[in-house]
Amino acid sequence: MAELKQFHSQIIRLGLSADNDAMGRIIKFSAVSESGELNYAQKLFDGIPQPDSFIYNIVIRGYLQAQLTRNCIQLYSQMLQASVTPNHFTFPPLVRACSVHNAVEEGKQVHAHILKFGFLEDGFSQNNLIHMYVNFHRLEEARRVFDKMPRRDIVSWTTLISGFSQLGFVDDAYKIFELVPQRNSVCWNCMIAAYVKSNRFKEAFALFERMLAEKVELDKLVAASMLSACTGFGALEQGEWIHQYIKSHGIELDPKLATSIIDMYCKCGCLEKASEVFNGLPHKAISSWNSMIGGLAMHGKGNAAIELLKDMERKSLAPDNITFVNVLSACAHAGLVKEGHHYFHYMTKVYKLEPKMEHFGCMVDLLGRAGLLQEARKLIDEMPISPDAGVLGALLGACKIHGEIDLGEQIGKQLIELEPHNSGRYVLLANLYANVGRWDDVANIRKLMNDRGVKKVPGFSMIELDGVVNEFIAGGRTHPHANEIYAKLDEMLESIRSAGYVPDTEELLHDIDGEDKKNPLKYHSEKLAIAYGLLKTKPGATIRITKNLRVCKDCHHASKLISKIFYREIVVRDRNRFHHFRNGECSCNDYW
DNA sequence: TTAGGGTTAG
Repeated sequence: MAELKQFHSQIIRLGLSADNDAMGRIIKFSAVSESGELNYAQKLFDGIPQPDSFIYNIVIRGYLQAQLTRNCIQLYSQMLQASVTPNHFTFPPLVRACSVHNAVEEGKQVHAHILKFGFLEDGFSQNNLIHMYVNFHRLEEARRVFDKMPRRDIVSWTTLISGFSQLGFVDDAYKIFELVPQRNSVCWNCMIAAYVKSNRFKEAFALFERMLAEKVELDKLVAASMLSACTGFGALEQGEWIHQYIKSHGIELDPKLATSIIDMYCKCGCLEKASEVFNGLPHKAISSWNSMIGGLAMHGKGNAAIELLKDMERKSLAPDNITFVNVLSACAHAGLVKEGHHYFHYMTKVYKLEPKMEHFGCMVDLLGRAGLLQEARKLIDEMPISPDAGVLGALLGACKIHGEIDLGEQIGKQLIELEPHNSGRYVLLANLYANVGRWDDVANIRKLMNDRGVKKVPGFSMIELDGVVNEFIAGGRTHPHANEIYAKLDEMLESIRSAGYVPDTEELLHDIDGEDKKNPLKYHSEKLAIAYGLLKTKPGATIRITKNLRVCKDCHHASKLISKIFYREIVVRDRNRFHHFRNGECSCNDYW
C-alpha cells in the first residue's frame, strides 16, 4: 500500500489524476487486493471527475468484498445517474450484493436491468441471478431464470441443484442432477453433499461409486464429503479407504480436511488413529483441537480431554466456545463434576467467553447425570437466556435416570408442548411414568402421540464388514444370513447365561423407548449385530457397532458379558457416546 | 467476476 501511495503521487505529478486508465489501476489495487485499503479507494474515486464503467465496477466489487452491500446498490444508482453504461462486469457482483443483503426488490430491479441492457446471454450474470433467487428462497424464480437461459453451463446446473437441496428438496435436486449433460467433480460433490447433509448416507455412497466408475477425479472436497458420510454412517473401513486415498494421491491436507479425518476416526470408534493423524499435523487448526477433544469426550476420556486443553494453552492457543462445549461434555460423560464447574467459570474468567445455550446444556447434563438435580434446576432458573428444548431435555434425561418423577413430569410436559413433533420427548416422559408404575399416564402419552401422529423412531444397529454396512432392526429377518445369525444369537445368549446373565425383564415391561414392543429383548438389533460380528470376523477381532438409539440396560449388560466370554472387544457407538466393552467391563463405567 | 468442505451439549 505504501508503494501504491507513492505511485499515486507520481501520477498526480504527471498530471494524470483525471486519467481513468491510470487511476483505474490504483483504485483496483486499493479496492480489491488483499493488501488494499477500501477507504483509500473511496477517496480516490471521489476525486475523479468522470469515472468510467471499469472504475464503477471495481469499486462495487470492493464494497461487496467488504460486505458493504448497501454501498454496492447505491453506487450502481449513482452510475446510472451519471449515464455510465453498465457492462457484463457490473452485474455479477451487484446481483451478489442484492442476494447477500436480502434486497428482494432491488434484486428484481437489477434482474430487469440485466435483460434491458442485453445480458440474457451472459452466463455470469444469469448464474448469479439463479443464486440470488435461491437465496431469496424463490425456487420457481431461480428455475425460470435457468429455463430462459440460451446456454446453460455446469455452474448453472450446479447452482440450481444446490438451491433445491439447500432448501430441503433433495429429491428434486437429484432429478435435476440426472439431467446434467457433463458433470464435473463440483457437481458430483454438490449432490453427494446434499445426501450427506440429509443423513441419506446410502445414497451418498451409491453416488460416490458411480462417480468413481465414471472416472471423475476424487478431489479434496469430494473426499471431505465422503468422510462426513463415513462419519455419519460409522463406516470405518470406507473412511480409512478415503484417508489412504488422500495420502497416496498427494491431496493437500488442509486444516479443514484434517479435521474431517480426525472427526471420522473419533466417531467411527478409533481414537488411536485420530490421535495419530492429529499428532502428525504440522499446523493444527483450532477445529482440529476441538474435534480431538470432542472425540475424547465421546469416548468417556474426560481427563485426557482436559489434558489436551492444557496442551493447547501451553502452545498459547486460545480455546473458543466449541472447545469449552467439548471440555464440558467430556466432564459430563466422565462424571467430573468438580472439573466441570471449574471450566464453566474458567472460560469466562480467563477467555472472556460468555457461556451460551450449549454450555448451559452441558452443565445441566453434567449436574443432572451426577444426581445433582436441584443444582441443575437452579442453574436453569438463573440462566440469563431462557432455556431451549435441549437444556430442558438434558434435565428430563437426568430425571429419568434418577427417578425424579415430580420434576420430570413438569419438565416433560413443558417439553412436549415446546417440541410437539419430537417423539423422543414423549418416550422419555412415558418411561419416567413407567418407572414408577403409572401405567395410566403411560397410556395417555401413547394416546397423545397417536392423536398427534407422532411416530417413534425405530431402533437399528449397524455393523460394517469388508466395506459393506449391514443393518439390523429388532427381530428383523431380512438379512440373507438370518438363520445363521439367529442360531449364533441363541448360542451367544446361552453362553452368557451360564456366566450368570439374567435378562433385565424389568426394563422389558417399560420398553417403550426400546426397539420394538413386539420383539423380546433377546432380539434387540444390537444383539443381532454382535451375533453377526462374532460369526463373520476372526477370533479376537474388535467388533464395531453403530446404533441410532441409546444402548438399553439389558444390551449393555449382555455386551459386557459377551466381551468377556468370547474374548472380544466390542465398541458400540450409540446416540450419545461410545461404549468400549472389554473383559466384562465397559469404558463408561456404567455411567451413561 | 459465477457453483462445492470441517469442529458444537441432549
